[in-house]
Amino acid sequence: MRIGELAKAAGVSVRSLRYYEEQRLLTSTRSPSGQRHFREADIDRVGFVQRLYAAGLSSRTIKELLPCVDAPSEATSDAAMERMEQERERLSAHIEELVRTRDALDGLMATNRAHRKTLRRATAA
Amino acid sequence: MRIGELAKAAGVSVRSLRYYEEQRLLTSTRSPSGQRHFREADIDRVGFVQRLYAAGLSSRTIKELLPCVDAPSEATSDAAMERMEQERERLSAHIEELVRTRDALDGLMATNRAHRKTLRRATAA
DNA sequence: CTTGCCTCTGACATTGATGTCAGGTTTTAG
DNA sequence: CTAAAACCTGACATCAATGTCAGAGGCAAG
Repeated sequence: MRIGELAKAAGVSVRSLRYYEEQRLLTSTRSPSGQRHFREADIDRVGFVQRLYAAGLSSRTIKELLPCVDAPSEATSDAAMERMEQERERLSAHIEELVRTRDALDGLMATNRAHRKTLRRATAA
Repeated sequence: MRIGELAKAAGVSVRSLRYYEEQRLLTSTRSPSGQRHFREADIDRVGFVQRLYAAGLSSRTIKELLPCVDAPSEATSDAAMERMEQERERLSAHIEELVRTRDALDGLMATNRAHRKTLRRATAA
């Protein structure tokens, strides 16, 4: 499949795909004229990459983890395993913080709702 | 308290504090010579701002919400309330996505661990 | 062949929070 | 009084993923 097709299938811009390739997060074969060709499996790969991006991982980190996705049949280096554990930790911490922030927001909303109710009552009176 | 003191207390750079003020997320009184003076309460405020930043809110959005923090006693505009609900939704969606990503990472780690075990057994044999 | 769409490379722009540097004033400590 | 440390403004730099534009070539259909 050509780049435009992959872009549409994965819901990503063509520009981003070229960038991913540049960052070695994605590979393609080239037609004689130089056009990129991708495999079906690349749709999922792009999705995974996007997800990791959304989780705040950098290209550099993602690149370190991708070998584990591509070749889980080979021995995964200790370094990569450690990296994954580490990112998992980071992720958990981040999630926890977001939850706390959401709670804070909830508290804020409750307070404001209460005040609004008070005001309404005062106005009605 | 002066800016350096607040920076240390809140665990933020002096540069950031000046930026927050510029973005109107923080206010200060000025000494005759022009130095900023902050209140104790600003430590918490900076913490809150930082938390919202970490949650992916922009300065612009944070600015919209801060009035609700400062003056919960006044009527909070419908717009601000809606804004909060909206950000809460965004936050929840983000959290969910992160959890799914973490699950994916867990799956990846399990797969790789399994393969490593297999390899170890093969090596031992 | 031509028209239109897709692709190529390469380069520059953007965004947002923050770092950093320069040159100058204020405050504090000795 | 003096030196060090903290502060001021203003400006430019940075990072990372993406957008965007320009100029050129590729490919399918009429």
